Amino acid sequence: MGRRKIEMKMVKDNSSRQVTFSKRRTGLFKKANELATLCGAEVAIVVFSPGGKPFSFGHPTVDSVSDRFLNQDQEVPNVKARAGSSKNAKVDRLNQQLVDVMKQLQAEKKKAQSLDQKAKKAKAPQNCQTQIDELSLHELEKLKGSLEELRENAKARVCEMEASFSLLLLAQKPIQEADMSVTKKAN
Amino acid sequence: MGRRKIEMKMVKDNSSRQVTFSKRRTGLFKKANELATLCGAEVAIVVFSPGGKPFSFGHPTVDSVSDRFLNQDQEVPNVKARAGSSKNAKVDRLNQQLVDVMKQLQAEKKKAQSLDQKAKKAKAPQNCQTQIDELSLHELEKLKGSLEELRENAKARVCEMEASFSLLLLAQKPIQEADMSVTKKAN
DNA sequence: AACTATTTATAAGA
DNA sequence: TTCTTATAAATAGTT
Repeated sequence: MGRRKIEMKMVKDNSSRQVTFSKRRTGLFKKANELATLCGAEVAIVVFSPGGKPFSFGHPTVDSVSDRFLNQDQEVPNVKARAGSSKNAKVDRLNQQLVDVMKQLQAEKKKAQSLDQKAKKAKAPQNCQTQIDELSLHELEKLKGSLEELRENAKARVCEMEASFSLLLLAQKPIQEADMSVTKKAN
Repeated sequence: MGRRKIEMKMVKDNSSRQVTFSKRRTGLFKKANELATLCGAEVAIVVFSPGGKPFSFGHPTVDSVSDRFLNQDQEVPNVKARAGSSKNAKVDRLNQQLVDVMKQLQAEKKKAQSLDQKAKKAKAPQNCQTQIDELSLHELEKLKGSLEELRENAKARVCEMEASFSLLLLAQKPIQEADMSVTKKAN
């Protein structure tokens, strides 16, 4: 899809391969997001770049999807296996928190986009000088409003995220303990 | 991408949604395969259709990729010890990531504030109509630039956070994963 | 990081 | 479901 059709073989040039990876990974994640959005499907993707760097996409999260996948039709075979699934209510809580925060981020994303659109509209009235007075002022006002709104949002979000992170960090230590206990149970 | 452009919202009609899912899942897997082939990347995808049916794609294999993802820097002394230590390394990395992200959020905070100040300044030159042309336009340009920059930042941040979250979740998950693998290997 | 010429993906329709 | 076709999107090569 581009200036030329390419062979479906490993790109030799190291630099080009990295560029191709970068572009296509973005495209893949976008497609995945569209699939999830349009169809209400759950999607999880994990990718390792040629350099070995990990990337992931998940809707609602990589975790929830892989969890569902792994536990698909696996109903309490025995106590040990159960130790894993019944495990921590902590993880469940955290998952819920994460999903919530991600929703907020999505909302923020949309707002950022609409702000950008406003900015683009605002740039338009450059041509007709006679209208500049009113138009630019008008746009200026709108922009100011948007910015103030954004500022408020950002503040609120930062606070929420800080809270979430604190909880997460706190929750992580207990998890290690939980892991130990699970290991023990697995014995 | 077809006869008409469609809104990025859940397809209402059940039948259409199923068709869309089918087509797009195929497309997504094809893209994933191309990414793996062209770049030598490892890719794993898990998808649940709106009807709850699971589909997966993996190169070389879903298992191998998710394994690598879950045990990112693991050596394999013995399976049980592995679960705990891999987690420690991950938690450290994740904590670092979280700190980084929080720094970004702080930076964002400052930017939002400065943007707000700019907006206020931009509002000032309402009095002198002769200067409005240039001033307002000038401010408009600056604002637009700021907004675009902000938008990019927001995007990037969202991506990073999503990645962090995914990793975080995975770091928690190995509890289960490791447990599973132990069970399997033990058999 | 942006920009186009092209190739692909795909929404509708059959 | 599978095929066709008009269009929207993705992206290879380039700057």
